[in-house]
Amino acid sequence: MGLETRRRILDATREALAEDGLNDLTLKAITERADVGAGSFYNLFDSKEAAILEVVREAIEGVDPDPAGLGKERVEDLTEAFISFFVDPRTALAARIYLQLALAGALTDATVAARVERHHEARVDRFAAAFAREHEELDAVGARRLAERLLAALMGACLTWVVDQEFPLHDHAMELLAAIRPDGAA
Amino acid sequence: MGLETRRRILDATREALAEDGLNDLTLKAITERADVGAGSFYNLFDSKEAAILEVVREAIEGVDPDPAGLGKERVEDLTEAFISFFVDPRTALAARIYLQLALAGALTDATVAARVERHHEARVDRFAAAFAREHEELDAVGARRLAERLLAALMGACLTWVVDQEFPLHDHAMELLAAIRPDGAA
DNA sequence: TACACATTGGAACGAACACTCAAAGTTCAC
DNA sequence: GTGAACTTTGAGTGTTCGTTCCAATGTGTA
Repeated sequence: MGLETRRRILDATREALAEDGLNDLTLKAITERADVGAGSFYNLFDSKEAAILEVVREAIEGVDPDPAGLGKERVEDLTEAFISFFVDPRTALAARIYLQLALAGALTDATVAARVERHHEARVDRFAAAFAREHEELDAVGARRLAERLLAALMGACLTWVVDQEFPLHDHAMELLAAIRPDGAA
Repeated sequence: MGLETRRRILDATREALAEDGLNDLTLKAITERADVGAGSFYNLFDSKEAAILEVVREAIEGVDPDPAGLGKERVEDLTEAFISFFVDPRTALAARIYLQLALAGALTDATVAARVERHHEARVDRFAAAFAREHEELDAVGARRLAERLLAALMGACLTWVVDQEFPLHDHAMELLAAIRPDGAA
């Protein structure tokens, strides 16, 4: 039952991560929660870190607001989706872990770093395409610049919210979007 | 010579922190660099963590772009100063460590958390005052909202830059500022 | 010089923890 | 039913590292 065990371990890792945080997470906490021995763990994962990265990977993977509806999404929808990656309990953890890893410079794992990079690029593309659709006067370069700027700013708003949950994230995000749009202040 | 030793240890901690990062920092790295024994270290500090927090405290303390010129600074100057907190080699480390601690939820140390909070509040006040000065139509509440929005967005831009140093931080920051100003898109 | 006291270095300690391995259990094709 | 392949177990291993202890050394005082 390798697959089921693997699933149990990943779920346990996610839960233990939420409970203990990245730094205090022990293998024991994972294996006890998953009800497996350490050996089983190492039969399925190369290391503790590998399991953590897999959890983050799954969470990032799972964030795709509308995989089928490409080409019809609005910037506003994408903005909502980005915010919810931080706010939604199902992914909030991964968002935080991802930020921690990135800040610690721990994204030395080439495959994960590449995946994160790829995701980020895809996100910028998607925002840029939506901007271009909504503002005919924008050329491709201009739309990309706007997308990058908005994403960076959104990231900051989310980070601010992570640290201080009284920060009115949604309002600020929407007004940020309004300010950054070419037609600017309404 | 407790004072001098203390100074050497704090400097060593800062340097070792820059070299090894928060997670891989060992006491050995600190004491060897400071050229003291472990006993001396524990004679002056309660724990490794205490020394780290003291380093962060000092760095945050040292960031005050223009303490004397209150009331004359422009939003643009403040924006530059904020960016340089992340970019300037003397403070970049503390910026990163602070973010890591905040994300890890490790700001449980009440005095450091309070200090960080206080600094943040002061920063918002200062940005808000500058906004109010430059835009007469803004009331106090509106100026504060703008200040909060700009700071959160700047934080994100800086974070993006920390992770990917090819990000044109300065340009984006300035255009963010332009976009967020009440008179909006020029 | 003599005595009290503070500071120092670094060996030793002990706890934490990721990871290994040999043996026991399980599955399943034939 | 048999055996080969796979899975699981958990005590054991080796290492790392923060912290403590204390003998030796330095400093101030009378």
